[in-house]
Amino acid sequence: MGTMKIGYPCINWTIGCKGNRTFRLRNYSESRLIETVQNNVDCLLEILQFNAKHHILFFRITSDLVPFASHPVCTFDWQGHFRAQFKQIGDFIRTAAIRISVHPDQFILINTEDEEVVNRSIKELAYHAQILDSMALDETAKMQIHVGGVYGDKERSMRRFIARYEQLDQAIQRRLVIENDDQRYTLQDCLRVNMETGIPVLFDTFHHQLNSSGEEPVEALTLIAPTWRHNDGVPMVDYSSQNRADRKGKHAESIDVHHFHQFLEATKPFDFDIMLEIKDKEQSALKAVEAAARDERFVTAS
DNA sequence: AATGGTCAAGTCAGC
DNA sequence: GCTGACTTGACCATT
Repeated sequence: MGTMKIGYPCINWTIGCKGNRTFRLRNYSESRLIETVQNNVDCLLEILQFNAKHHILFFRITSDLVPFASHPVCTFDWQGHFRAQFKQIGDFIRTAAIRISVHPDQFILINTEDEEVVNRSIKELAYHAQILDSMALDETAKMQIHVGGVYGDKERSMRRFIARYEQLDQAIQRRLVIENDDQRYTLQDCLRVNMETGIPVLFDTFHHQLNSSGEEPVEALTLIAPTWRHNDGVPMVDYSSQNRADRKGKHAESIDVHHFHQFLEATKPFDFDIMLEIKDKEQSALKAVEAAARDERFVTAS
């Protein structure tokens, strides 16, 4: 049996509940927050139980789990209040051997020249780390971000990323990984940041097609695999394909099983965990798990 | 009950 | 300088 796992991000359409409920800032109240977070953690556990049952062992937890957690309006001790619930979810994750990631939003930029944006971004990263810490997850649970903006000078902007990364709190640093994006920072750019910082590089196959430094998937895996140290776990890969009916860059509605098979064949012999960034979420994950059943690299291989 | 404008946060291209 | 795309659903005020 192998170690590879398949997953999907944040939302499950099959089961009834939604674990990413939020509300408007102007409606903020402590009771509203408690009510929403309670719903979200309850539902998160339900989703994880569904996933484990169906051998979907990789999952991205929504950034909306605790709405406004990093905003000044929120002074509530949500970590203390929900300690037992977070621990329970963490126990389940470990028992079921599920891999977890989070993906803070596009607003999270540590390489911007605006110090206020940097400060807000660091608070948001700290919040994501607190979620994973509250679940007592090990260092294989990662927070993925992009390198950030270019600001008219990519070289200087990369240097700014590196300098700011070095100063981050250890609680953030140990979980942070960078992902090639579809417009600005390519795989090679990310690898250069890795050389200077040691930060692992998460490979996004679809972004790589749109904003490429030219490598075939297996070459890309060859390059990123060593950036993941033993404690980081196997590399994470974001997988998607183009939505045929829609504009360039739009994620597919549903997995193209044939394309997925080819991808699996083309990436041997590397081990990594695959996040399916596909609109129909768990439906595609179920198909992918089935498609991987004959690949000995997977946990679920028969 | 149905509808549709709007939502914490940033960047960048195109006017 | 300003607007809209990015990407997306769902919140919630209004009807």
